[in-house]
Amino acid sequence: MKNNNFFERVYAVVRKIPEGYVMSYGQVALILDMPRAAREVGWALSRVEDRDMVPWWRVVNNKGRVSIKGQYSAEEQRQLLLQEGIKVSKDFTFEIEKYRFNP
DNA sequence: AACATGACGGACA
DNA sequence: GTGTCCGCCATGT
Repeated sequence: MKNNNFFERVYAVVRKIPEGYVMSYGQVALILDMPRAAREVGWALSRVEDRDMVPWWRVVNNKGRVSIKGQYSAEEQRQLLLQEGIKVSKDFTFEIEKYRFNP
């Protein structure tokens, strides 16, 4: 299956995350049969063009923390998660095990 | 081809 | 819980 880009596969998985839940980059990578490619998932999400088509904000690191670098985007993600009922602290951390989506 | 980068994860102190 | 290190792997230069 090499027709689809790595991006497309990542987006396909991310789009399945229901509102109010999150997945770690590692989880997404695992579903793509690339258990060690978590970093690439983050890389792919950072290049999402249709930001309204892919719920990129529902993907966080495995520690339960918003790991976007840019302060602006990080705060944006925090707000989006808050809107879905996920209580993200001001330091961008939250109880991931309480919201983790397990397919 | 080689080297650097990155929205990471896991192991360890 | 926090910080540092090292391993992964697609891309970009």
